[in-house]
Amino acid sequence: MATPRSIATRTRLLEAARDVIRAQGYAATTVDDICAAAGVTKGSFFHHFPSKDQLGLAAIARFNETAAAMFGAAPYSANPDPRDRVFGYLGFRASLLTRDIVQFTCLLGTMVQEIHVTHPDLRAACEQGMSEHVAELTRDIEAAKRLYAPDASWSAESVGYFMQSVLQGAFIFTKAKQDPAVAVESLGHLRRYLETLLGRPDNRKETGS
Amino acid sequence: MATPRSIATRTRLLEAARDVIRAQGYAATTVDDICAAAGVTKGSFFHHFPSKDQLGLAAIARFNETAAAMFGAAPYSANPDPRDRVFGYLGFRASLLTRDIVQFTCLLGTMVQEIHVTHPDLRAACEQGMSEHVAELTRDIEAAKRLYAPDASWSAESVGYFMQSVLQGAFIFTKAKQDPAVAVESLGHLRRYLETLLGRPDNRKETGS
DNA sequence: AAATTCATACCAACTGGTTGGTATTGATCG
DNA sequence: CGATCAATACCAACCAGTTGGTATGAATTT
Repeated sequence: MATPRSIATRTRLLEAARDVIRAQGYAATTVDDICAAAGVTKGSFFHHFPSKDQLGLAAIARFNETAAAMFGAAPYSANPDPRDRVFGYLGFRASLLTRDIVQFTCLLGTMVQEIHVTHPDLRAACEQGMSEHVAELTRDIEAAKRLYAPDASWSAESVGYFMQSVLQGAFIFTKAKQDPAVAVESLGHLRRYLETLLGRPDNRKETGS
Repeated sequence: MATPRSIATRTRLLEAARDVIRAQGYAATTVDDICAAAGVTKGSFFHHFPSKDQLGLAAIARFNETAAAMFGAAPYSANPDPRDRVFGYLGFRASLLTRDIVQFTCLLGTMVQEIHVTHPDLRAACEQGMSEHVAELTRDIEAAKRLYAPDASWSAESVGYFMQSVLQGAFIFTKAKQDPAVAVESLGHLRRYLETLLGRPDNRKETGS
């Protein structure tokens, strides 16, 4: 079941799915598209996955894993101060924006818009993946809050979702304008807001504006 | 060419397109789907629109018009103070979140994700519509800035895009979680950030947190 | 170690059903 | 009547998924 060639083919299919779906969306992506991008025949596709939807599910799972590994391995996440990690996360995401548009975009955010009504299982997988990423982020926000804004009324989790909303919205505008400039500025505003919540990491405090 | 019945059919097709596409996405929506939702036959469809893409274009245009009319008619926009209009806009958008999910969602934001690579003309229409809405908003932000934060370094336009990014991202999470709760909280954070930029409308100033 | 077995991995061709779009005929209205 | 509008029937292209069969390679037997 697990020859090296076999898992390589499977991986190629999952990566092709990730890229093609991020560019075209889920419904517009045909199985043949994915096969062509992966350099694999259709028969082979259905040997590895029982259906297009099951491949979608697997692609979501894989995307979550590689994303988690990527953020976990990023230099910022080794920072001892949780607030530094939160702002480091922002900086890291900003640095990704220099890549090709399709490369830094979120597969789950792209998919969930078109499948949330029609594909309940895919929707649930997207929700779970996104919420898990927010939860990861929330841990740092919570720790930073305890240190730098223990009495604030906002919840760490709502801030985590707010950060992700800004990012997802920024992706939409990047696609619409074919230019990440707006996303960069939005991340700047987000950083400024987080500074009003947690204070500035570089030991100087300022008022909001 | 413009009998009352004819324009009624056309309108029904455009509204059906708006609703079905917001629920299923553009690619997954078939011409038959739209015809069924509009209670119109396929022959009639292609009498009114030469192609599915042309209908998409017309649906985008109509969505922009009705949205502009809706916001223009909302009570907040009659407010004399531009800052009140900005916060009034936020309140109005928050009030919309009590509707059915598909009803308050943005057609352009939904479409642009899946068509930005494959349909340049639709993408351009989405970009133009979204940017026009931001421009409308930016006028109020700019006026408010001149009154309440004349020396601030941020640009009104970047704040306008930031606000829309938060909204678009909030829509994504609402669809993923099938619950607007996260969107409501994100609008709360957005309001708090705008208060740090423009000051509070209700004549009391506070620091950020 | 050669031959046989067997399960996995892969492939090209095909199928039933769907899709965007068309051609033609019938209804409606000024 | 003449022109616009709508309905039915239809088509070629395309889609997800199937079929029947071929490599491959590792174990098992002889």
